[in-house]
This record gives sequence, C-alpha cells and structure tokens, in this order.
Amino acid sequence: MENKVKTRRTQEERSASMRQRLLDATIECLVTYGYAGTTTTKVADLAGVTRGAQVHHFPTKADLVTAAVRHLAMKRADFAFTQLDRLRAADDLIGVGLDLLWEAHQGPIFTATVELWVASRADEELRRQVSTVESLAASSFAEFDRELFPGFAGHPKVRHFVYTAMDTIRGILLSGFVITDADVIAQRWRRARAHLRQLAQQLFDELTAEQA
Amino acid sequence: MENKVKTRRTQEERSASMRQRLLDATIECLVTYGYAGTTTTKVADLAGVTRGAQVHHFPTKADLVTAAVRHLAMKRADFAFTQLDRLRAADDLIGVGLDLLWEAHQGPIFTATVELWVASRADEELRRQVSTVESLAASSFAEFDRELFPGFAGHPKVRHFVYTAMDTIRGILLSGFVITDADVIAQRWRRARAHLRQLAQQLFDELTAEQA
DNA sequence: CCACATACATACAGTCCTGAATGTATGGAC
DNA sequence: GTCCATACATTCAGGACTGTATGTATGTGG
Repeated sequence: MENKVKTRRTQEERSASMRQRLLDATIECLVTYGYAGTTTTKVADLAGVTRGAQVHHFPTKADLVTAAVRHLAMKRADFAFTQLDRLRAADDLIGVGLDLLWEAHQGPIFTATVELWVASRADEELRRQVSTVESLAASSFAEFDRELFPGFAGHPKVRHFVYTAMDTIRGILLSGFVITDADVIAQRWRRARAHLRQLAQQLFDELTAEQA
Repeated sequence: MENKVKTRRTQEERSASMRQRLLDATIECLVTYGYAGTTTTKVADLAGVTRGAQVHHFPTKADLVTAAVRHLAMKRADFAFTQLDRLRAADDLIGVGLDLLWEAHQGPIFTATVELWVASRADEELRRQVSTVESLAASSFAEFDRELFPGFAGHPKVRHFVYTAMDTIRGILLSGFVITDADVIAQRWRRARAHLRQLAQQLFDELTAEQA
C-alpha cells in the first residue's frame, strides 16, 4: 500500500502547502478580526500550527502580510479570469457585465482587500506593497472592459465607464461594512445598476454612431 | 486686571474643553495612525494631557471611541449644513451640488469616518454605535437632495440618485487610500462627475416631463 | 472657610504581541 | 545508513496597551 495514512511528501510540497495554509489563515483573520485584530498568533492558531512554523516561513509580520497581499491579488485575478468566460458567453453583455463586476466584489476576498487598503493608508511600508500589487490587479480588470464592448476594446471612454462602475460598487460595499442588512445593500445595488446600465447603453450607442 | 494668566474656569468649562480636546485628538489619531494605531496613550499624548485625565472622562477605550463617533458625526452634519447655503445660492444646481457632495467627503473628517466604518465591521459593539449614529448623519444628507432639485423634494428617484452619487464618490475615495497621487484621484472624479451629471440631467428632464 | 465633588497626575498590574533563541523531527544527497 | 538542510515546536525576553488604584489640585455649595 503506498496510500499510507501519513503520506511521504517532499520538502517543497510541505513548504508550499504550509505557506498556503498560513496565507489563507491570514486572509481569514483579516475577514474575521479586521486588520487591527490580525496577529501572528491568531494566524498560526487558525492555520492549526505553532508560531514556530509561521515564523519559519515568514520571519516578520510584515513578511506575512506582504505575502498575503500578493496571495490575495492572485486570488482576485483568478476569480476575474474565470468570470471572463461567463461574460463571453452572455447575450446581454452590459447587464451580465455589471453583475459580474458586482459579484467579483462579493465575498471574503474583497473584504480582506479593503482591510488592507484602509490599513495601508497609515502604513507607508504596507502601502508600497499594496500599491505595486494593485497595479497588476488593475490590469486583470482591464481585460474586463476589453470584453464588455467588443469592437471598442481599450477605448478610453469604455475604460472610464468601468472605473466609475467599480467605484460605485465599492462605495456601496463600504456602506455594507456598517449596514449589515443585506437587503438594503442589494437594493442600493439595484438602483445603482439601473443608473450604470443607462450610462452604458448610451455610451454604446454613442460609440456605434461615432464609428459609422 | 481680571485677565490673569491663569483664568479661573468653572468645572463645567474645564470638563467640556477637555472632552473636546480628547475627542479631537482621537480623530487626529485615527487619521494619522489609523484605527489599529489609535491607542488611549497616543490620544492622551496628542491632547497634551496625561492618561489619567483621559481615563477620568472616558473610563474605557470603547467609551472614548464611541464618543468620538458621535463627535465626528456632528462635525459632518455641521459641515453639510454650511454647504447647503452655498448650494442654495448656486445657479448650476446639479454641477455645484455634485461638487459639494465631493468636497463634503474630502479632508480628515471623512478619512476618520472610513476608519471607523471599516473597524466596525469586525467589532460588534462599535458597529452598533456607528450604525445608530449613521442613521442620524444620513438624514442630514437627506437635506441635500431636498435642495438639489427644488420642486421634486424627497422624490425617491432623486434620493436614489444622490445615493448612487455618494457611493461613487466613496469608492473613489477608497481608491485614494492606496493611490496617493491626488491628480489620479481628481481625474477619476472628473470622469465620474461627467457620468453623474449626465444621469442627473436626464433625471431632471424626466421629472419635469412627468409633472407636465 | 470648610467639606466635598470633580478634575487631573502618577504608579503599577495583567495581558497580549512580536521576535529571537534553542531544541527536535523529517526529507534529501551521497 | 550518515550527514546536513529544511521544516516545525517550545520557551522566553522585551515592549506596548488597557484598566485600576491611589494621590494631589482645583472648583463649589453651605
């Protein structure tokens, strides 16, 4: 039987999976306790390992958080990427596109991201890290507007519209940090979505006319 | 000379001014160090008093922060109120209205507010405080849409538009936590402002037509 | 002017967090 | 199988923060 209970793993495997667990635990910690409540102790606890293991892979807290920032950015990019396929298959591009943008900002991933954004304001070192990573994440969203209005790929006006849409979504989500009633937030989004849709439709018409 | 160096003050005066100083210091601390870095020690330091004085007026940290939340909400309401006069005097209501809404979200007051919003997500007690105070603050902004389209005061569609506008603004500001380049943010606002203006104009036309 | 309340200061105890030091186990090269 | 590197565990020292206890000064009513 080579399928023993204790599988023999290579050092690299152990290392990688441990780092993964620690980073996931860091995200979880950010979501559960906020940045202020995210300590190396709690992270190790959540990951189910001792602080020794944690310290071995990420010597300082800054190392841990920095790595978590990158880890999180990759998760966001991954998620955006999977959604692109759904977008390509949609018939109502604008409507589906807006909804996908909304969904991309749901869940723990974005929550953790906001915690880092806000924390980075008062922490120069953290801000540098977040800033550089954010540039990369932004480019993954750039794919989005390339798909949204095929034929007008990369058109500045389309890009600006996507920015406005994202900003609106994030503003609503920020309110959601205080307003726990999901219905209220959903309502807010439905209204905003109507507004954005109206803008998108007009933009589409405008671009089409321009092209003719 | 009754204008001595050491003016004799009543207890109530001393108490009130001290509380004021402590609360202002708390706001300053939030802005400078973020919520995570806001400690009773630093607040007392910034206020230029000992921790004993601080503790006398606000026995626990929760008491201090809670009071700061209210203090901040009042400052926001005050500010919104002063802007209403400017709005009433404007000829280009929509344009000026949008700019005022933007300006209302500049400066340390809003920064501190966001710190509290985000922190409140993971802190049940704090969230309750922020939540109740926020309802009051919201009503001061409700004044805003009453002035924005005179004649359509309190119309749901107007209110929803103001919400969307505020959410967009806050989303941009959130980006500003990471992006320190003020020009980039200003640019983002100019684009979004154009979008919002377009919506507002159409809404105005629609309501006017409805009324006729 | 005296007794008391309130405002503020100083000192300390308990907790939590970070990082370092040191010890043990496991995997890989030879 | 031996030796070394890497993975992980345990323990401790130093620092920061909160809250409490106790002392001093400054007003305030009788």
